[in-house]
Amino acid sequence: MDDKRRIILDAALEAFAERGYHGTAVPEVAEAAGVGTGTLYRYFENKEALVNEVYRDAKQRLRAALLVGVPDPDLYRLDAAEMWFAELWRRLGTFAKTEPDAFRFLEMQDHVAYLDNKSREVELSVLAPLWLAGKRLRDRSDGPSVDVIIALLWGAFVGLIKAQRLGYLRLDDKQLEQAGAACWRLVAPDLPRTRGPRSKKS
Amino acid sequence: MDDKRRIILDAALEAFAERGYHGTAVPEVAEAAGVGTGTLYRYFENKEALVNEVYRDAKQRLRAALLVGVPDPDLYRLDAAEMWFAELWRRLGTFAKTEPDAFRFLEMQDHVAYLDNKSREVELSVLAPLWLAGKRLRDRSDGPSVDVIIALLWGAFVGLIKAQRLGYLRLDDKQLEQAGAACWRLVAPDLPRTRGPRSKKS
DNA sequence: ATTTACGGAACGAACGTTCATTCCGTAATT
DNA sequence: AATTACGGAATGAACGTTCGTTCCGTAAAT
Repeated sequence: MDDKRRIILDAALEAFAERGYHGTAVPEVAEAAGVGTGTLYRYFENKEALVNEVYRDAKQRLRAALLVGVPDPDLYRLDAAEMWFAELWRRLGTFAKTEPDAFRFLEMQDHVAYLDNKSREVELSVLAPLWLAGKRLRDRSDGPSVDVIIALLWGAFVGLIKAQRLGYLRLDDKQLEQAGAACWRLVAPDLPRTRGPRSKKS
Repeated sequence: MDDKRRIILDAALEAFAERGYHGTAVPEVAEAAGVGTGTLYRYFENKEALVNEVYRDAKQRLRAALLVGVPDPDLYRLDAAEMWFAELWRRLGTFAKTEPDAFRFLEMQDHVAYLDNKSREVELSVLAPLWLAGKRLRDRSDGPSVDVIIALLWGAFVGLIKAQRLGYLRLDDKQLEQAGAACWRLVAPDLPRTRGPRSKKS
């Protein structure tokens, strides 16, 4: 049984998402996974290694959910870019809905303190493609830089899901889509409009 | 000396903001405050009471920074509403800059588990005025509901500050203002205009 | 004016508990 | 028969909290 590792990872994700890293006891995780405490330590060197693997596992699933099979947006067509964004937004919504623990864990905690370099690499592997795509879309526009736009959009989505989890609002698919459309306005007005290739940045 | 209470609250805020509730040991807080551990327990019944007071204290400072002296936005003038929003955004920025620990603590943690009812009331006392103002501005518009808009805007700002703290971007005043302007676009297109029916996106 | 008595504020060692981790007897696998 | 996997009691460190004591400003007594 090597899926014991998987079971422990899942149980740990749920516990960490609910109570945070420091708020979760290792024997708790073991019990939730239905294994002995000692067994857990056969699969993970220590608590920190466990949380790092949980983090990478969740982050990689997020990356897959977001990016697998998504083409690069067309640089010169605003409506294509909008559809690209809508697709990402929809995928985010699906991920948050189908893997609420993973989403909550990834976004609600302050991981920096215990993440190792390997985990940070995985973090960047999600961000980099988005950043590049955004760069291609917005590089020559006025207004906030790509970094700022990404931070705003990402934060907006996180805020939306968090508000739902805390009971401040309820979200159906339509409202989620409307929210995405509203967020697109945050990007769009600065984009170079559709009229074919442009000369290079001066 | 009753400012000893104040000193402990400040030290606790810093520690909680940095390492979280469960990641912070009470004697640590006492030492940072320059008092004996036992002394801390003269001012706060236990760790949970301490974190609740820290939370309320920080939240009330946020409320003051945001709302004191801010008039209600003019319901029928789009540019007035925009200036009202810009003012709030600027105040948020000032708060995040001058009280980074308070902002971080309030937004980065998942408090629900240990907050008592009194703290939740304070939480609402910040949200309610914003919600009401937003309601007055947007009630008759299409697009996302007020709750959704507030969640998006709040999340966007939090995301921006978090990205800065994590080193993904650097923010000067100008970029912060641009970000605010971009976020305003998230609200504005749905607002009922000064004259005639609402604008609609097709 | 000096000394003594008092009381609350402050301290930090000590307590019981809980945590992360290890150890070892047993069960499963080869 | 030998090896590997497993569970959960055992261990020591760290935690939240308590408690006996000290400290110190003020008031009473001399």
